[in-house]
Amino acid sequence: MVPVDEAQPVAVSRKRAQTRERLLGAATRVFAERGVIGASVEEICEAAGFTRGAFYSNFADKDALVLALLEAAAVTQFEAAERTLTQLSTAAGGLPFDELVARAMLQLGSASASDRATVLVRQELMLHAARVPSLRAPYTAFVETRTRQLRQQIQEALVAADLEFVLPFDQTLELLTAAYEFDQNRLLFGAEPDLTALRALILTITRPRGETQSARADG
Amino acid sequence: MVPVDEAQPVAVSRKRAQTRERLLGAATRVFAERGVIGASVEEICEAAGFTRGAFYSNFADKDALVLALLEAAAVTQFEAAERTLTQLSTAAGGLPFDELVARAMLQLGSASASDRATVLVRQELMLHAARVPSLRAPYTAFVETRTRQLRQQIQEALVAADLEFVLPFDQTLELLTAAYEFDQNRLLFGAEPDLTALRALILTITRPRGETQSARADG
DNA sequence: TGTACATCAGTGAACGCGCGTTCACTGATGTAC
DNA sequence: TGTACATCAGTGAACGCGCGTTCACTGATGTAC
Repeated sequence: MVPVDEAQPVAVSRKRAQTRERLLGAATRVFAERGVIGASVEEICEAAGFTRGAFYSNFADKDALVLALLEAAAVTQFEAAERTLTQLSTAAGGLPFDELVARAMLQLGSASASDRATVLVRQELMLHAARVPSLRAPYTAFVETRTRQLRQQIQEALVAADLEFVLPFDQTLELLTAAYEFDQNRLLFGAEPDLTALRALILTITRPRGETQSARADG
Repeated sequence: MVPVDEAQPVAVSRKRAQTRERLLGAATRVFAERGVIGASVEEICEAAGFTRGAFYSNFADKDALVLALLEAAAVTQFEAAERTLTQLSTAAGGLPFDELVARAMLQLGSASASDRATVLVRQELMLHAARVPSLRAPYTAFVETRTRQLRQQIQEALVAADLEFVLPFDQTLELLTAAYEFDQNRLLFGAEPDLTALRALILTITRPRGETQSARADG
C-alpha cells in the first residue's frame, strides 16, 4: 500500500531507489510535454520502462510523485548552489562583477541546463503547486531555499568586487530573479535567452561601495 | 435560466453570441481553477448554465475555445489600452513619471483586475500555448499587441516628463514587464503584489533627457 | 553447504468511472404564402 | 391576417475510450536452519 522508507536490506532498497529515480526522471519529461494534469500514469511508466503497478508500489498517487519531485529538486538545487558558491569564492578575485552575478544567476535554473523542457516543467510545477493546497508549502520552501542561496552568492560577489546595489538588496534580488525568469521564458516560444540585457542592468544598478549618491527625486 | 430580454424577440445571432460569451467566461473561471487540460467540457458548460451539446454547437473542440479566448483577450486588451492611452495623454502634465508608468503597467493585466484567478489563467494560457503548436502564433500575436501598446504608452509618458531611460528602450521595457509579472505571481501563493519596488526601479533607470552620463564601466 | 520458506518489487489483467464527442430530438423563432 | 413549414440553438441520452486504481500473481532475492 503506502510506501515507507525502511532501512532494510541494502541491495533491495537500492534497486527500489533506482526505480523511484527512473520514475521521477520520466515524470519530469512527460510533465514538460503534457503538463502535470495531462500526463497519465501510464505515459510516465512507459517512459520509465515500467508498468503501472510499479508506480503505485512507489507512490500513493500522482501528487505524491509531484511532491517527491519538488523535494528532489530542492536537494539538487541546494547541492549545485553549494558547489557554485565555493567555485565563485575561489575565482572571485579575477572576474568582473557582472560575470560573477551572471554565473550565480545561472544556478537559479535548478542547476540543470536551461532547456525548453526544464523551463516548461518549472512553470508547470509552480502552477500546479499554486492550485493544490498540499503542494504550496513544499513549493514555497523550495523557492525560498533557492532565493536564500542566491542571496548569499550575490552578497559574496558584491563584497569581492567592493560594490553595492543602488536599491535595497532584497528588492534588487527579486528584480534580478524576475529578469532572469522572464528571459528563460523565451525558450517556450522558440527564442533564445540572452543574458546581455541582464548584465547591462546589473552594471546600471550597482555602484562602488560607500558612494552615497542618492536616487534622483522624481520629476 | 439566465435573465434575457424575454419580452422582446431577441435576434438569433445575438442570442448565440451571448451563449458564446457565457461559455468563454465560464471557461476562464474553470481554467483558473483546474487548468486548461484539467478542465472538463462538462464543468465549463455547467458553470455557464448549459449542457455539453451547446458547447459543441459553438466550438469544434476545447482548443477552439482556447483560441477564441486568446482572440477575445487580445481585443479586450487592445480596447482597454487605447482607453488608457487617451486618459494618460490628457492627464500627463500633472502626474509624476513613475505614476504615469505605474498606471501604464497596470494595463498589462488584460485590462482586468489583478486577481489570483486572472493571473492563474494567464499563466495557464501561456503554458498551454507553448505546448500546442496551433496556439503559439495566436498567443505570441496577443503578447506582441500588448507590448506594442505598452511601448507607446511609456514612450508618451517619457516625452511628457522629459525623461529617458538609462538603458536601451526595448530592453527597459522587457525589464519592466518582467518585474511586473513577477510581482503579479505573488498572488498565486497568497501574497500581495507591491508595485513600490517597481516604482523605485523606474526612478533609478531614468534620467533627464539629453544627459549623456554613461553607464559605469565594470569593476 | 543445501533446502525450504519468507519477503518483496514489479507484472498485467481487471474494474468502474468520467471524459470527449455524437446525434436524434425539442421547442422557439423566422419565413413563405 | 393565419397557417404550414423551415431553420436553428440548445438538450440530453448514448457511445466507446482511456484513465486511475486495485489486486492476485510471478519471479527474484533474502533468511533460517
